[in-house]
Amino acid sequence: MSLLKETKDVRAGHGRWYNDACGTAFAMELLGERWSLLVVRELMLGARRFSDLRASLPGISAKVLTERLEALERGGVLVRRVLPPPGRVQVYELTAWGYAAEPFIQEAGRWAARSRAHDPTLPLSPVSLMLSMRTMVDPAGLAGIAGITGRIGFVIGEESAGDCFVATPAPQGLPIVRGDVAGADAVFRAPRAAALAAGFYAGIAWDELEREAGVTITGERALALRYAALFRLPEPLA
Amino acid sequence: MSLLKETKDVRAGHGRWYNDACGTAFAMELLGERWSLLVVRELMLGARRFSDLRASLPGISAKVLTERLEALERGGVLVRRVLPPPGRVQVYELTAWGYAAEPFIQEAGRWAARSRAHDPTLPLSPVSLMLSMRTMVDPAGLAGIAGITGRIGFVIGEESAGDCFVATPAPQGLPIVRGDVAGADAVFRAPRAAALAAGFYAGIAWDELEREAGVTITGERALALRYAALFRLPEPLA
DNA sequence: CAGAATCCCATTCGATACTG
DNA sequence: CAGTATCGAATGGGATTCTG
Repeated sequence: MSLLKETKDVRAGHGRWYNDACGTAFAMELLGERWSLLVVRELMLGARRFSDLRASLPGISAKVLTERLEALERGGVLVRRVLPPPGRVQVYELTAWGYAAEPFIQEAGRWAARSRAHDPTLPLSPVSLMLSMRTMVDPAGLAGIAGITGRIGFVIGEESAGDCFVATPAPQGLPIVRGDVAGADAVFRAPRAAALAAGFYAGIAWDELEREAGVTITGERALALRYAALFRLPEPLA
Repeated sequence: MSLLKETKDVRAGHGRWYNDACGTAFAMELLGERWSLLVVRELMLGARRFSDLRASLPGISAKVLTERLEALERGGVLVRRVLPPPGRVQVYELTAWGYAAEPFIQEAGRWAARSRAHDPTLPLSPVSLMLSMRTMVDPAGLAGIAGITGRIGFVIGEESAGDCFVATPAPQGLPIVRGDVAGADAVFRAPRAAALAAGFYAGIAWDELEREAGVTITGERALALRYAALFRLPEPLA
């Protein structure tokens, strides 16, 4: 009985639930509500504050964000945490199970990228761009870089604003973490994520982006360009 | 301009859209609406009729099913088709791109299965059960059966009602198709899919299910039991 | 800044009844 | 069988206000 109650509480996020043992149904109960999966996506590269999330999800209202965070916390996908002093600010952070949703998010992106209706020119959040690299990196290309490891930095928007990441391509995978780009061997900078997406995925020449979209590439330029060539969009499917 | 209009039409399924180039957002626009992904799931093993879908999705109303089918058709996920005579009935069938959503559905299930809140005792549609096999089959186990191929049949509910499938395990994968079980080497039969799920995933002994849940196993029993041992639920994650 | 609380309208849901 | 039509109830989400 207590188990049943527990289950009902977890699923009470949006009142209605499918009565279905299928995992797909359960996942959609937790993540299928409007905005929910995008909130999880924004947390996928580390804890964020309420206002960070709001800024990364243009169009979401404070009320809806509050509701989604509550439902995801009840569902065990994320936890609220107060950063140790100094700081003391409250952040939201995925649980281990929440982080395990990355393959699900990746398959969503991989599937959508094969549609002709998908419009890649829309705005893009910094986290979206970084996650898309993990999804779209060519494994064969990664395997081929054995021995030429380098740390690639990314700064999107104002450097002080905090959207800085470091990617460390390796044959085994492509770890990406938030962090200082000071130690990186090459750094991409852009005012908006979409400018970098144009170079990685739309095939726009990097020197054109540097002239017209505010992109800058510093450090080992050859390494940066080799990195940028690792990504490939899948073929569209009728 | 015509391309822009096209895009807007496709996305008009439920009026609101994220303004986000991220594929995850686009996928959720098309599949994230309540019931949508479950409709796609039910079509994943072949075309179905309106009333089949309604019967497989307890709780969905005719209105909502109609709306979802319209939106999915506009989105290019499925098409309506009229079967050639005799028959002449109308069915819904996934497009090639719709079928490509299977990995997405699988990752949803794989993720949900790692939650402690997931309740596997709820009812299950026949298609859900068959798809779960493709998701949960142990690749190492499949590789180990090289040379012992056999065709495994499944009949769920009344044989005449049509929920019959044949699985052909092979080292390369586990194809599952709707079809006559007459040529199968072993056949599982059960009044409801959940009875078989109890054997595959909850570890309930098959002879107990045969005595108490209406399950029958015909043909090569040893083959059937070897097949049933190929499946493993992932570890729950905190 | 990080939400909680209210208000309020548009949308959506599900049930039922109806139809070619 | 394959939907359409209608309707009341529930929900959703934007805007605004308030608080510590």
